[in-house]
Order: sequence, then structure tokens, then C-alpha cells
Amino acid sequence: VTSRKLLTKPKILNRTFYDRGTRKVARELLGKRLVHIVKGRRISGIIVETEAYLGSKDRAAHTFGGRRTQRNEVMWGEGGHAYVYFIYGMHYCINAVAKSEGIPEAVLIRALEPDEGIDFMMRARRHPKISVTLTNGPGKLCEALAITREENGADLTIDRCRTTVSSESQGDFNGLLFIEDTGLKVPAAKIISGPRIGVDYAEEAKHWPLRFCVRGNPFVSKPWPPEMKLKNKALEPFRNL
DNA sequence: CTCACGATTAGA
DNA sequence: CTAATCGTGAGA
Repeated sequence: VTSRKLLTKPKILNRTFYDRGTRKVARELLGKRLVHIVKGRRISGIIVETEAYLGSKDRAAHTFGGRRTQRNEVMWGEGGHAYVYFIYGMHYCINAVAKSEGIPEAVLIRALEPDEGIDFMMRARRHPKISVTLTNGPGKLCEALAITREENGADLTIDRCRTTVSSESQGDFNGLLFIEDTGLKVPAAKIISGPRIGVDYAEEAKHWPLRFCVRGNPFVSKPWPPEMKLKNKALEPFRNL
């Protein structure tokens, strides 16, 4: 896998991007690049699957019914921070918090197409060779990018730099975890939505179409019927965007 | 303090 | 299909 030529310099998303409707954020995160700097090295992937979680009214959300606990505290804060939680005694999942302070909504990042640092990912996941299984699930992508509880609450945006340095230069940005716009847009026709994964207990919310995927992308965690027979031919980077 | 269970994954 | 594995949150 090699990287493509970029038309424009990547731009780290700002707070404004996240402080909008959560479904819109979920949809627009597709095609953006999640980057974790590990020992000075960029480990990254293009987001190809997300799920929106709609706070108090959403039975599938950790904040359903206004629950506010130590674990979900960052969901209650301002948008643009990482909400990382530990699940099933062994996996981490990362969300980008949406909306503004006091509105506990977030977008779960469910799958990435590996971009930079693939050798690192293979080591992290103890995989002998390149495979879609590196990042085709929320727990897997966290392991691949070395995202753990340490990253919970991290500011994913460029904004804190802009407040002190009013320049466009991102060279002095010292965040370790962020999401950037590569300049590529996933066309609406390439986005498919459907019910979320693993929320069968959520009664009415179980059927809400809050899961978004890049149509046909081989890294999507669980393909829809039409995409079901896609091969793991994959790893022609971004071929589906 | 107890205890059922989860926004998952790998493997039989 | 089930085991793995433990933090979390609701309730006693």
C-alpha cells in the first residue's frame, strides 16, 4: 500500500467540524484520516465506517437517559475530543465527540483503511502479513493505532494552537492524535447507511440507520448483503473512494 | 459490596 | 457457535 498524491495539504479538523449534527459528523468523517503519532511516527488510516450515538434519547448510547458517569464524562464535554472506552475486558473503542458541551453525542469509528505505518500496525496486531483484519473493526483499529485509555479525552482538533498562534502553520501542532481532511471527498452516492452493529438490546433504537460506510470498501467491518462477496483483494489504497 | 453484562474478537 | 476477560454501573 502506497499513499496517493494529495491535491492539497492535509488540514486538521477544527472544533466547528464536530459541533454540528452528529449524523452529519458521522457521515462526513468518512474519507478523513485518523492519525496517531507514535514515537514521532505517523500511524494512520482513512475512516471508512462510522456510527452515530445520539445521547439521552438513544438507548444504544452510553449516555442514554442522561447517564453521566466517570466513564462517559468526555461525551458530555465539547466536541472534537476522543472518547475512548474499554469493552469486553479486552478491547478499546474510539469515538469523536460531537456537538457542544452538555450534549452527550459521539461518533464511533468502526473501520479504517490503513494508510501510514502499516508495518507498525502489523506488529501491533501480530499479523504476519497485510490483511483487512488489521483495521476492519473498532477494537482492531485501536490496537493497530495503539489507542488506549491514555487517549481518552484527547483534543483531536487544531483549535488550541490557533487560539495562541494565529497562523495557518500546523508545524507546531503537538497533538498526538487528530483527524485530518485529506482533500478527498466521499461522494454521497458512495455512502450507505443501516442499523448499527451490536446494539440488539437497544429496542426502538436498534433499527435506527446510524451506521455509515463507504460503499464496497473492503475494510468495512461487516458488509451489507450487496457487498457481501467482496474479496479481500483490497489494499489498493483508496480504490473505492 | 455484589454481580450481570457489554458500541468485540478470534477461533472451533 | 462460544470463550476470553474485566471495567462499569445499577442496585442492595
